[in-house]
Amino acid sequence: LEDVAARAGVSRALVSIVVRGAAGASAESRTRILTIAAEMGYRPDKRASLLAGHRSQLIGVTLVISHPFHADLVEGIYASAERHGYEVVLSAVTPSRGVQRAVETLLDYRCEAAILLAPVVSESWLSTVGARLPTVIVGYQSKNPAVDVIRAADRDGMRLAVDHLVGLGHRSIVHIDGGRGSSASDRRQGYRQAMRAHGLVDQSRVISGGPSEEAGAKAAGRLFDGSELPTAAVTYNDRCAVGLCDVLIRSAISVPRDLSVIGYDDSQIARLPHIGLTTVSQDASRMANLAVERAVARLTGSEVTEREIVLAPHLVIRGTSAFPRTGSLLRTQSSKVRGSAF
Amino acid sequence: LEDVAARAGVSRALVSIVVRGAAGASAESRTRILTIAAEMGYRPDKRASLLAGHRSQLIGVTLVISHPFHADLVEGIYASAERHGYEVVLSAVTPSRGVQRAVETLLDYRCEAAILLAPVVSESWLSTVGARLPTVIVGYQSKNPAVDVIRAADRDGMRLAVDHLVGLGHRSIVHIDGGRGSSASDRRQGYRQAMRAHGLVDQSRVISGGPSEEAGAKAAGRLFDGSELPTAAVTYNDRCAVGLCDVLIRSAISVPRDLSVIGYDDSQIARLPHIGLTTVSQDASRMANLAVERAVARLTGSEVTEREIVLAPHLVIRGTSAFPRTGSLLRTQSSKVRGSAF
DNA sequence: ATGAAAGCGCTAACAG
DNA sequence: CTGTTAGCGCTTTCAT
Repeated sequence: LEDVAARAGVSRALVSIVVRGAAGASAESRTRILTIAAEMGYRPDKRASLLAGHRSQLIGVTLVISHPFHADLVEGIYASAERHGYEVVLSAVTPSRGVQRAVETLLDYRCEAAILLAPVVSESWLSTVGARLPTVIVGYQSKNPAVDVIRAADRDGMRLAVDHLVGLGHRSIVHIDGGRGSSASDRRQGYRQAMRAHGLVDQSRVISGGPSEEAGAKAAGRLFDGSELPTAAVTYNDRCAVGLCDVLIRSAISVPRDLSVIGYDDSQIARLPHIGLTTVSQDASRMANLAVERAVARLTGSEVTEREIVLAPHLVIRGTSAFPRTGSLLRTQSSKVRGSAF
Repeated sequence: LEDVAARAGVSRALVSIVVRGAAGASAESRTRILTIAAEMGYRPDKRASLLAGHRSQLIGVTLVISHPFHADLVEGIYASAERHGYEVVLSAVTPSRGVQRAVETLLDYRCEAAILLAPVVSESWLSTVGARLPTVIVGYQSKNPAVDVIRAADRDGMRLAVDHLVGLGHRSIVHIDGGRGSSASDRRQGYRQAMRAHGLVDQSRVISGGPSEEAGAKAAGRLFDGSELPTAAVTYNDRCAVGLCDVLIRSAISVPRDLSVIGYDDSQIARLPHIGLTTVSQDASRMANLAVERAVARLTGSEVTEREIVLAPHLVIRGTSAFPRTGSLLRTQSSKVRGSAF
């Protein structure tokens, strides 16, 4: 900065004003200083500007690497944050690095707000975080008044999925659930409600699953516990659906001919042409944008009416849902499952 | 800091020494100050310590979120960096945020070294970066003397895969390649060399693929261009292999009974029980550790003998490779492929 | 072992 | 519009 100022024959303050695009410099000084800075390869020291500025203009984000839905969200967050004049600090949650640790890092950098994509275990801890800085959690539910929530209406999403299947003629529809967690229980409830609404309570069946391909694959095995295979399955998320499909297909059970499968998230994986998963879309980029806007609103003291923004999900119909085959598969036909490798 | 010092009745300097575990404080002062700091909920301001310290102790990492191999690497980098007393700054490469942009962020934070997981396009730009700070690229090859490289021996890895298949009795083995990029061309060469070594040059066939499931799925279609289906395929990476398998299985081509498939990376996805992909392992945690150690070595001025560390890959045999079926599939049998949905 | 003082590179009030 | 003056919260000599 000093060097640039010297070379341009002006004060450091002017250079500072110019490089960060603040008001108070003539257009000519501006271009001249900018040129000089550029040719000197000057880049402001983030640490110093962060420290000196009264505001850090930093939004912290916790995420799980390798989670396709988080990839979409982060992309959207970067874009939206930039539009609002904020920078993004990423903090990964890994098997050996918990959410708590991840958030501490964000705090240490004095992020002004936090957006949590990775699920948070403890509600009480969430209160502590929410009390320290504006916090918005994305994709998960929480009644915690200390944090904002951006999520899709999980119950409605499941209803869309079930309605679609019932509309196609399905009656025997199972749900592979997501285990613990607020969104998992919401989706489970949405499934139950939808089945009830269609008068299919007796057909209602929840199989314990989880958030990964592995969980979906394991759940496939439990599908054969009853005497008859259902004609359709709605799963907790896309990854779970993909795991399920993999096993089914390897077991010579055709999707969607023998069994329709619906995922949840409309993540990158669902969109792959050869997967073509029918799924419930949560519109990641919109959620990302809303999360950033909410964080900014809290920071600028804008009026916020509802703590929680619940988006209406919509169904993306692709290739894994179809009319049920007439007559459901008998258990005996599934005997191939066990022995089959891929 | 000031407050803690006041409360403990000591100077700020002493507190500083204690909280960051530096030498020069009695054990009693240490515990006492630490207790006070803890109960005051004191957390040092990262921005200030970064600025004041002559060293930032920061290692920057560029990565692609949703890339399973990167997830493994980042986990290892966090762990290794911590052991070496460094912190990690993540910078994501997304469709709308190039590597260049990602690295600039790292530079702005005055990271002392950079570890690039995301592939870098321009060699000349790489030289610029390498000249500015110790840079180590992981998983990709580069003859650029400005950067260090940690990678596995791609040619050897492909040889392992081909050897394994030949050992099982396969002769008609295709390679679904990774397109452009140094590691892709290395693996392609490794495949060709191995085929030649086994006297199978005339069976040698490379199908253009790519790094994603989608690419693998597309490549599956091209598999049927010849009159006969090969008995085995070695792919550019695990994601490509999974995409290929998906299509094959949906086309009633059993893996590995009709066709053996071998992936590359041993990423999380390959390890999923229902996938059980035979694959070439690059040992992510070891690569991560070596990358950090190399960065630290450069920073501490340790002697570095070889710019490039090439690890010996090893084969992880799971369920997608087996003996070839006697007599290969004829083209006619593949007619189901086109029409089949999932 | 502890305290005092001088910055790290920048921003943000102000006065000119 | 420009330059001057203080800090931001911490680290790091250097005395004590």
